[in-house]
Amino acid sequence: MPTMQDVANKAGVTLSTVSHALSGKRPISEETRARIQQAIDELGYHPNELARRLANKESKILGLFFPKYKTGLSEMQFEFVSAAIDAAEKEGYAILLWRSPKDVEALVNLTQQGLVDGVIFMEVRINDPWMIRLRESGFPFAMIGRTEDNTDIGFVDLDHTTAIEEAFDYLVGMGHKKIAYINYSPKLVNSGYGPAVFCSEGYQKAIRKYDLPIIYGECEPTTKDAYHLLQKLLSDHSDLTALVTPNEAGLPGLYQAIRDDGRDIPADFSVVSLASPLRAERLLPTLTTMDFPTDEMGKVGVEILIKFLRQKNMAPAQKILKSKLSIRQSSGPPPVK
Amino acid sequence: MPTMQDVANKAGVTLSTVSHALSGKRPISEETRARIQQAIDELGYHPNELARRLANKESKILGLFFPKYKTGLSEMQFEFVSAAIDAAEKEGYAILLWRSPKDVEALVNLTQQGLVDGVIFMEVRINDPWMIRLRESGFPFAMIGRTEDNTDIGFVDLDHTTAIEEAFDYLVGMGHKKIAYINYSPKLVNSGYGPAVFCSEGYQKAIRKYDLPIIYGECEPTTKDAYHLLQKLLSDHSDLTALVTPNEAGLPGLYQAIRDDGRDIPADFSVVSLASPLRAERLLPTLTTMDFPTDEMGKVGVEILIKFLRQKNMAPAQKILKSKLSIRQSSGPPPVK
DNA sequence: CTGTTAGCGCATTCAT
DNA sequence: ATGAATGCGCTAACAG
Repeated sequence: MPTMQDVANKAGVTLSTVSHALSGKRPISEETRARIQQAIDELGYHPNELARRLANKESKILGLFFPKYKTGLSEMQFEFVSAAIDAAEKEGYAILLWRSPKDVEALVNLTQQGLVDGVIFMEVRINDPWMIRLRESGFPFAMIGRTEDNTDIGFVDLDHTTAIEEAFDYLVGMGHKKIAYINYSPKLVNSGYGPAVFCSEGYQKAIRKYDLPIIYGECEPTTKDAYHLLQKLLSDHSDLTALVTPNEAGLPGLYQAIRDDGRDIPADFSVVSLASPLRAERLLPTLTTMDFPTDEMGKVGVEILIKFLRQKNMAPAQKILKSKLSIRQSSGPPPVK
Repeated sequence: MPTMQDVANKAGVTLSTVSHALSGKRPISEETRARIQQAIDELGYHPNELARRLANKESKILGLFFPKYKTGLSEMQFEFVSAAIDAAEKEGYAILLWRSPKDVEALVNLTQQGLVDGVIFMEVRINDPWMIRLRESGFPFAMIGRTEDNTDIGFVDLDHTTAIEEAFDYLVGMGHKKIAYINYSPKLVNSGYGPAVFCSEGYQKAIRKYDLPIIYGECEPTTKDAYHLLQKLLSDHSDLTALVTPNEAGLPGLYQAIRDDGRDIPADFSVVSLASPLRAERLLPTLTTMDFPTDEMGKVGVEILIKFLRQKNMAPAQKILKSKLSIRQSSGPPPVK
């Protein structure tokens, strides 16, 4: 690998001239610039990024903690990551993948290595001591999601509460009276998983607003669990005509339970889920959703972090995105008896 | 951020002593080692990884080109990535995500930056000029998948041919006579997408071996396309009792077409797909698969690359994994007429 | 067992 | 417009 010094020698100039020619940070005569360029071409020179970043005291790398693959939860995170790469690349950053470390101190150590300029978190819980500790350390980071106290922490999240509420608005508006709500798994609900908490609030609001009967269940992100849960709800409430869920992982099971109960979607039963549009199109009938803007969230999360990196004096941005209703084939008015 | 020099000063020793104490590359007396450790603790010192890697002439980072999210193709790649992270981390490497560059030269440039020690590719085509060019450049890389001429290129791939053949072995063994084969999309087939090519070979072998009628279709990785394709095949061949496909993205559509044709899975119709077990469990009825060992492939791909990095004189390893049959609820004997 | 010194490859502040 | 010199933070060969 040729170095900058090699280029300088070949072009008959000094190291610093080459450096400045490359960065454009000071005027270089056309003639020497040409000689330098020629030397670069002939040698096939490429700046060593490790050295450049060391000298710059900036790695231009963002760390991202990649959750273990667990059925259900992860498809959306895949979309986050995908969008995050694009957004980062646009700003000259790359994304480095890490597994979540064992404990908080290991996390802090990772950040102190100087390998990444900032980190991004997904899957944060409403009460997440890790985030508190990291804020305390002063290391720049941003969350896709949010905690209870987000003081001085940049994040992008979805307004889950309103999303669920609007799903009910829609179904009630269509004339549905008995609507089930299928939440995330007990484990997620109890651990304070943000979306589970906020979605539940939306459900509470809706049942109060419309004085709806509580037809509620929590289910694992598996087809089987979803199937059995809805089967039970359907047998307990034969007048059920619709359901709302943020737990998209169970959807195939929910669909199947409805069919096996002899009902047709959407003629006899309507389904509305909080989900990524990509997922919605892959089901049959296509799923009516409160859109989960995964692309936007991944993108904005990275942008918030990078903006903060550029002007550390400013407080990091915090954005709560709205979900919008996308009507597809899985929903319609309730059946007329 | 305290530096190694700060630690040395505080401990009353030289920089090099601290360095060696940390690396353990030469004996240090217990006493000074203790003083150094104390200084480290008091200062909260962490080695700067950028500097360390520059001096070592090794970034300990692996680049991975992350495909744009396209419905269907990507769920498995998500599992590749997940497994790759674990395997890399175990060997002290991290994974850096990049989008595929515009052209081959941009790719070569990226590798010459010294930011990554090697790169991993997914989604390689059977005839991929990029891989040829990269081999030519001498930069270390490995493929998850393979091309036509893999001389001196490390890779891990699946024996797709045998997988499809064995799917037919299984169904024929159960007594099925009319079996449809649903391939990847025309675009993938025609572009020489490895899995499409090798799976087709398996299909050819099977129809010859068992003298089966050709009931064949190519379909986009979408629910709708799969639905319409199978609907047509079912109306053209009312005696169809089973299907084999490597194109798991269309599965929900295939299931639906079968149901809408008034058939039950597996009583009236059997389905076998080449797919990741994770995906298989999420369908209902659970899917009989020729297992796609995504975890193993992601892991082995990284291991092959790292092993090569360690001993560059050896030729890189090349592994073709076998798929194994996992019988689940979607398949059984053909209906008795 | 410890210290001295010279890199790793590039950025940048002084000079001229 | 160009050059010389110093530093980024760490490793490692050489010396004692």
